[in-house]
Amino acid sequence: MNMLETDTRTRLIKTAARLFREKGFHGTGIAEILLKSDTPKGSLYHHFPAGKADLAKAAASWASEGMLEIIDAAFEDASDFQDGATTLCHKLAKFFDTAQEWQSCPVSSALFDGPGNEEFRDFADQIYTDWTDSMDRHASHLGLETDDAGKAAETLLLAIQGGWTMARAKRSSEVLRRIPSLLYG
Amino acid sequence: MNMLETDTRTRLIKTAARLFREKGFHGTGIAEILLKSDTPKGSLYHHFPAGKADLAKAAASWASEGMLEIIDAAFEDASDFQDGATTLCHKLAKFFDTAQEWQSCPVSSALFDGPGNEEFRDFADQIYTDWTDSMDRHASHLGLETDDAGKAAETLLLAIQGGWTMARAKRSSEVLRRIPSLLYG
Amino acid sequence: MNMLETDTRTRLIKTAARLFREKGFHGTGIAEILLKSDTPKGSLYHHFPAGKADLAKAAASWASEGMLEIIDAAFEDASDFQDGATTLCHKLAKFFDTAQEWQSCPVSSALFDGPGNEEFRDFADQIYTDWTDSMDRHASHLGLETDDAGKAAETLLLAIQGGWTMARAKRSSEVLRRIPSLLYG
Amino acid sequence: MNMLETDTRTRLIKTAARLFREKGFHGTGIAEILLKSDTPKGSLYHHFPAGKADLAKAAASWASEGMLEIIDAAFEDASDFQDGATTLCHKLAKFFDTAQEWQSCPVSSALFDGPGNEEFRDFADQIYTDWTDSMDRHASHLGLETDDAGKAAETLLLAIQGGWTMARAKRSSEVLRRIPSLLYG
DNA sequence: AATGAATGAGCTTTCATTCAT
DNA sequence: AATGAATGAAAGCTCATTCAT
Repeated sequence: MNMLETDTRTRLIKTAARLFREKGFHGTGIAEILLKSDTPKGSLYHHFPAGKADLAKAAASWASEGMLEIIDAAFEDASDFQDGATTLCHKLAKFFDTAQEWQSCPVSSALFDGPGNEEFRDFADQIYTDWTDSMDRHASHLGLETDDAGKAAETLLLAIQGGWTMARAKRSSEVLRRIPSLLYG
Repeated sequence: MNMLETDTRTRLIKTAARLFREKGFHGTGIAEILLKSDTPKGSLYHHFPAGKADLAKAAASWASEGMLEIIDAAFEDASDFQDGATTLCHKLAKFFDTAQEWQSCPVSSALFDGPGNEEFRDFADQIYTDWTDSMDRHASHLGLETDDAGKAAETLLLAIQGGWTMARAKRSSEVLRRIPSLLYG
Repeated sequence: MNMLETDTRTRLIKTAARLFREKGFHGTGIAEILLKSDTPKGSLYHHFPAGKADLAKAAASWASEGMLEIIDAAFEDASDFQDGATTLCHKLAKFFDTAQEWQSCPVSSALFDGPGNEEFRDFADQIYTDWTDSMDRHASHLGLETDDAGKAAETLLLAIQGGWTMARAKRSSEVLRRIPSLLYG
Repeated sequence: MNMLETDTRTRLIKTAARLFREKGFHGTGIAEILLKSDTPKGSLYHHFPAGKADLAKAAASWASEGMLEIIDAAFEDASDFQDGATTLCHKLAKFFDTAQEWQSCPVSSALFDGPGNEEFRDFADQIYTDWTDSMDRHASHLGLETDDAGKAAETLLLAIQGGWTMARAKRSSEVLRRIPSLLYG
């Protein structure tokens, strides 16, 4: 894999991830992805032979890696789970405030396309499980019992997902920042 | 307003609401709405001059009225807020299990269109505020202090929204049923 | 024919004539004519059973009567044909400068629809003949010989038609005002 | 630029120019242009990204080049301006008599769209200026003084434009043939 | 006479993808 | 590996007209 290919591929993924977050899978056209990533029309199918579906999964995977890094960074120096969760929510809020970034869940926006697409749902499910597992591990490391750790992780992800939805409607990251006080206050 | 008009209009709204919930605003084509509601092509623009956007708002409004009724029904005979919230989550889970019904938030699926559509966001925001206000009122009636009532309502809605997203990925209503134990357990 | 009917009919004709002048027969939709004349949707076919085609012919006829009056007024007090022609061109230029009025030939804009519509062409031809005949009569009254009168009338109409086309492109009535100096200077 | 591209593009332009001349911009549907040029539906927007408007401008430009050639051919061997003008009018009349060719001004029929489209008007204005300049140059070469040359060119174009309009109504090229005798007789 | 709901053919344009080079 | 031309199905919407009241 040479450097140029990597660049093109990465540019496509990042651009697609951003646009899916903004307008969803069906709301984003391939033409716009190509335009905004400055990629020639015929190149996409070299890197993603199955086309838009492949690209959506790659974009969700790439975004998921970023999310896992953010989770790790948030909990790394945390004194306890609630402290780490608070940091995480504020980090996500900050991303939300950055223009056109993280304004909705990068996974569901790329993968929730039709009711019948089981492959997409499974892919998203696996990613959400990865996120929950990561937060679960951090919870354990920070001293929670196994059962409590699982519950804490699931509750936090639930709130973050709800927060993305509500923040989108209000066009404000406030609700994301309020999550810790709602859950732990 | 004669009976026929109501029928056509209502048929369009209900069909659109269902399809938007299943596949989102952009994932749902007008042709499919017309086909599944057995409405001729030209009729839509008589009842909804601004087309798909008008229809989406009407669908979200109609769904919102249904949600408000479900909320009222859940809290009506509740002994306390947590009891009502538990009933509400189970009702929503049951709707989820019903084929093709309530498989995602009927408001966000219809109204989260593109990033620039402020009108849609405001419309959704107002509906979410109505839901929160309703749950807030029930919380107050059931004995919570003003501040606690507001927080309880906001937390519940956040979890429900997150629950819809997660349930969609897992194609299972389990997460909705688990909300009470996560929040109050 | 009661007063209301006359009003509706006249309103439709005047509005249609204006819109056809601006955007042509095919460029003007019935919906817009009804909207801008504040006429209910179902009324048009009472007054013009054959619909848009009937309305276009009525609009052209009505405009033609106006044109014949303008021609008469221009030549009434003229000292000779060139004097009358000069007045006519300036009158038409003034109409052009009036917002949204006479910015193209009201006959051709309403009646030149497709290549196959012989009825429209004949109708327009008759109107143009009426205009030429009128100018021909004025030329004779003002002292021109029969042959010269006919030529003068035809030349003037040719220049006015060309002037409407050129004035439209330039969005300026200047070319209409320049006709007398071009033809007689 | 390969041969096929040129062919498709050129075929579209020529077909569009012909149809616009016959039925105007709004009277001509894209479907008909594609059908009569034997072009698949999706190809048009590859060559003309802005669609019908782009195609109309290309058609007007192409027709203008043809008109400039006709003008040059008419004046090339002319003994004086009136001689060249006479040849030109007869050439245009002959085109008119050819089935479905030059039956109206190819520029105004393609570009006189709606009242608000300033871009189209400017485009047409520029083309008409090119024509006038060309005839002006020929007039100068054939011995007319600067002022007279400009007037002669403008008058001739005015008459030709009027002639196209009148010939269309009468479905006869006679009026075009009569222009020289009207202007110079 | 007057109304507005109903109608489906038609409009221009965008879609994701394939293919020849 | 990379390109952009080609493709036709489908998109959302407007059209002129008819009809029942």
